[in-house]
Amino acid sequence: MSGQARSPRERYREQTRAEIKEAAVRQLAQGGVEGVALLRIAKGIGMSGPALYRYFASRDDLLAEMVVDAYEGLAADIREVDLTGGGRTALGALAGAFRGWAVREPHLYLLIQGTPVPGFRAPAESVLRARAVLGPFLKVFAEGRPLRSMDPLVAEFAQWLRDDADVAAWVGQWTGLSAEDAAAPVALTGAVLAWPQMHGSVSLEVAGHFSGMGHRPATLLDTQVTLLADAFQLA
Amino acid sequence: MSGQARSPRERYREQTRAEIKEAAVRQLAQGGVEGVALLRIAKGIGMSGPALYRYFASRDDLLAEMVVDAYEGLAADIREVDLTGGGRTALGALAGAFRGWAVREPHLYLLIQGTPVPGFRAPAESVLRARAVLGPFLKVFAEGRPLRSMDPLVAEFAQWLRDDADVAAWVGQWTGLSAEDAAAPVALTGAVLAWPQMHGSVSLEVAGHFSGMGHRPATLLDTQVTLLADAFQLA
DNA sequence: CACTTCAGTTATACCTCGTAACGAGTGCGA
DNA sequence: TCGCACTCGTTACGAGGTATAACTGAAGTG
Repeated sequence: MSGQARSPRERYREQTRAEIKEAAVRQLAQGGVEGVALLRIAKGIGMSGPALYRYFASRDDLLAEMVVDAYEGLAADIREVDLTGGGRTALGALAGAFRGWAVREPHLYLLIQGTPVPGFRAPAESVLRARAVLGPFLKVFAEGRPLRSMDPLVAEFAQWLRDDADVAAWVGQWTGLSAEDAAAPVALTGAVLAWPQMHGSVSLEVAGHFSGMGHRPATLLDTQVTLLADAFQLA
Repeated sequence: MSGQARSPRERYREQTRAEIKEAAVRQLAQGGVEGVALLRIAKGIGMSGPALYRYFASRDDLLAEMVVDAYEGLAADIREVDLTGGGRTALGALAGAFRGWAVREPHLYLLIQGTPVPGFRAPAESVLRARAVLGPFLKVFAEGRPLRSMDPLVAEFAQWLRDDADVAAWVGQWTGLSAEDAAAPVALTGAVLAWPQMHGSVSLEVAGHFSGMGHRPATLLDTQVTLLADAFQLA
């Protein structure tokens, strides 16, 4: 995926960077974002503090890369879902993969979808990765026939599709639809709506807000997804 | 609201505590949770560092109290919503109040619903406050007649209602229903389902994940609420 | 009026990020 | 093959954070 190592130095550098990120993820898992400390990481690897600054400009830099990696991991899981058959079955499978990844890597999910760091930054790369996650949803919702109550939202997204060529290209890439196609805004609406729908229950579950409540989080997510499928009359 | 100040010392103490929390909220607003530093707060008030430890056992302690206060503020806004008429109108008003508070105090919303701090704690008091927020939703959904697709979730909440007397009491307090009443689990399901439904779009909006997207967050929330109202066939 | 209690101070220990200045090894071109 | 440059990693340091300890002064209490 990344460019092949040109020099042995490059190779070593890349390997060390990976090792650092690995240790950072491990620390993230126990201690949250606040627990990710360069000094601790260095000690774990066997290096002394400031050495890490040869590999990452700052702690925020490291975290930013971890965000991108996490998005990539989630997108990879989503990408592997089998969409043949389409309809609500495919949607359920996508949502299940989404939640599955989040439950398996709760700290990573909180890192990318949780509270933004202090002076929150929106690295363009993250937006691209987020779109990679939602892409497969576009495919599913392209076949949707939304209820009347969806009209206002569909209208807004149709407008966006007209104004933003990047988004139009993104939708086209996953559905083959052009921006003028009537199904394009429908696909976009469905995919974007699926996001808060899933995030709602998954983030509360992962953050532990459901602890002590007498329901299975998976049932809750399934129910939310069903609402969505109904609204788009998916097969 | 709090007990009357017995001695002038008590009065002064209470006042100082409030002043500290005020400054903390101000710092939270600009700089996020990480920006809340006792030293900075002390400097702002005109005290010197360790003095604050007379009023709060630790930084986490201060944050915990801020969480409780924030829940109380949100609950107060929700409590003021006019529910006469009921049905989807009332539900929409509740959701609007929920989002209104979050948008007005984004840092506070992220504080209470965002990523839990390092070794996340679940103070019992927070649970009570969260229930105060969802209480009015119970009232609205008590009139609901859920679609068949809601059955699995309703069944799980019915079980919870049977197992947990506290929850049964909470539902009873807001609806007048007993745990055996068929409408009780329905009300509970609706209210609890409304939570992730609203949290999904509101948290993404507040965290800035919708920036650059061509839709009005309010429309998105309205759409999600409509899905929910449909599922419970609210009037 | 003496005595206790509490607010607030400075000093200190420890941890974090991040920079600076310095040594040591590697790899590359002449 | 030799030497230079580049990069890696080290220690030293400063700023800023949490939290404790020990001390001072002033308020409230009998």
